[in-house]
Amino acid sequence: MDRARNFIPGPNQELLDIKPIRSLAPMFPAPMGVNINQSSTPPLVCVTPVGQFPTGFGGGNLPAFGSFTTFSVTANGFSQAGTSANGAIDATPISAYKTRSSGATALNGDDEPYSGNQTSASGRKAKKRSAGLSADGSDGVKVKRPKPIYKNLVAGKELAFLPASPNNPREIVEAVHMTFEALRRRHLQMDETQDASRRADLKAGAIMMASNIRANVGKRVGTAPGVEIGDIFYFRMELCIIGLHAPSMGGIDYMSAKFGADEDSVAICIVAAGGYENEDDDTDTLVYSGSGGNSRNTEERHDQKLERGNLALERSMHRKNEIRVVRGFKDPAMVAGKIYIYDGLYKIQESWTERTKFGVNCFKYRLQREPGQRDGAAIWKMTQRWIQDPSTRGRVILRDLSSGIESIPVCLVNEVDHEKGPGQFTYTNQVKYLRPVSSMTPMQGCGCQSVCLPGDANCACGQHNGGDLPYSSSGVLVCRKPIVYECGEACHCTLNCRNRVSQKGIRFHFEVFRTANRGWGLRCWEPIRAGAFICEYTGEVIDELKVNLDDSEDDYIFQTVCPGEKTLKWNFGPELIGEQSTYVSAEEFQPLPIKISAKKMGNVSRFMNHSCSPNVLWQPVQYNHGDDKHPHIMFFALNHIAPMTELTYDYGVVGEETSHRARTCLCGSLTCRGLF
DNA sequence: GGATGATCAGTTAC
DNA sequence: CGTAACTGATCATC
Repeated sequence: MDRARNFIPGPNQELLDIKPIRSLAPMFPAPMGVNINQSSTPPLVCVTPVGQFPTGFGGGNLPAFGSFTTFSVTANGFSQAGTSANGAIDATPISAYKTRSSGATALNGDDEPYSGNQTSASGRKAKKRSAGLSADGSDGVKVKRPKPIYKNLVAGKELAFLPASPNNPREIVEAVHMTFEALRRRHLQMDETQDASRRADLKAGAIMMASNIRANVGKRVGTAPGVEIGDIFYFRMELCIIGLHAPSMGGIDYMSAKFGADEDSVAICIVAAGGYENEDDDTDTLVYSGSGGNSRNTEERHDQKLERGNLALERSMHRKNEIRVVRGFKDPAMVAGKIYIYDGLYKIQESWTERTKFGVNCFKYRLQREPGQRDGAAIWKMTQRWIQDPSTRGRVILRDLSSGIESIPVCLVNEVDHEKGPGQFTYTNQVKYLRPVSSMTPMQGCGCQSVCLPGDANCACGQHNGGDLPYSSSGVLVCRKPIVYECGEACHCTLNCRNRVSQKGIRFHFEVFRTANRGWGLRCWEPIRAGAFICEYTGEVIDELKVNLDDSEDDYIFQTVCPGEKTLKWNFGPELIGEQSTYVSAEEFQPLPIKISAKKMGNVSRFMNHSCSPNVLWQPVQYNHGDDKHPHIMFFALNHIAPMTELTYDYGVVGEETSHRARTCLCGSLTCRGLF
């Protein structure tokens, strides 16, 4: 029920009484920040406007979204134990509050059960940070390209991508995460164009840090609000900016905490990614190796010492505090890639030392997963088994709903009731146009040999897409745009060209499953990266000619109705690095005439339900004809999607015209519009 | 030719 | 301020 319970230690343990650091006047002009309160109380979320802006930002002319009012929200509806409701707090980044005297952390009279007690003297650092955004324009942070990013921050646009009223931690974490990804994809695109160093993760991370666009700033024991078990990540920097695990490389995150009069160093989060010799056979226990012993720069190995993270783990074993665990696995989808899964809270049961094969001593800690938590890494293990051998998937009604039409079988399962399957329809992986494709305007192609390369000024397809190829080398959509032009038959490049993504069809193990209250739904065994292609909306193009009463009976029509903000704001990376906005507001949004019905025929996408907080977006794509009014409708992942998470997209905002067809929304999201 | 290892540049927070 | 650290991309090697 309450978060505070997470902090209640074992029977022998004193109550923790560290005071939160807040209600202090900011020492420095703080950069804009989103800050989930670091204490254990219900998350108080504030967005603080920047004290100073770079020159040139007049008061007028700000975009309509993202006004610069200070607001702070006291979260309602969150249960709270043992603490009185808090007033609004100032959301100046925690780093700005750090003081040299540890006593300063106890200034507050509240009875917070637990919070950070960072006594290290790093006010200096905070100052430096702020300088990055200050009016003098001196960039205190080194991010190489594009050069003066922070000068170009546009006031309104900084806030623009954030939720309109960020009063729930999940929304903030998602927004921060999404922004990081948008930045990372864009930086990767630029890096690939210039054949530069490919650490887009670090570049995106540095910008997020410098602009203080992050969640859960300030360390805390227990859950990180807004981060849910099963959430997946592809880079350590992601864990960093959402406040799940602060060290960018280190495996052990720890902090100093007060226990009555004592002060102790305790571990708060570990990343178990197989860096040391761990055997993780089952998903409820974990043997974690202590840190150190193998220097990165020298060959020499030495015994591990009981200091830093190791000491914190040792103390945590005695304090019996909960420790967040992130498990890292090799991502089969990438050559050299990892996937990180947040697996919830664990406690250390025992520790010992072991002699490694190099003959040095190493600490070992056995952690036990706290009972009663939903599955995290266990789902990953399960679905990986299914992918290797689909016959191990139980509760199957039909092995392949596509009858072999898709290269990967589409499973039909029901674990809820006794429905035997969806109504009759014909499975097709193609769109049936009113006119045959051959009679449509042909698309012009490029003359690239072999494959199209980013940055090639001679590539007609690159030009067609506005200069950059729309996908990164790993096949991920970088940015949402009116139309994406893939290479097609008219092009000289081969099928290996990176600009052929959605035309190659699905690449995931889909599962059509029975939902609790929304009929059939769609989900997937694989984890899906933000920007990855998911599927096309196939069916019959019915167009405006057939707008009639008969439509209201058709639940399977796709139209390019304006989606909600989450979808519209997917692109907001560019703004942060001073590039031109690609944002299209709901007012500016122009629907396309195309209308596809999947009632009689369709593919997996006809089972995708609506959500006001979707994880999938649609994107028009062209490749086999030149009729831009009737493009293919392709779906891409809006954020990283954990295995077995239902795939949903935003069916669009109800307009007057379509209101007679509006339905009550059951998406259950906190930002639900109620109808769709 | 796909897995594996060595190398290197790079970040955060202590 | 130097430095440790369960990174991540690339290139050589088997």
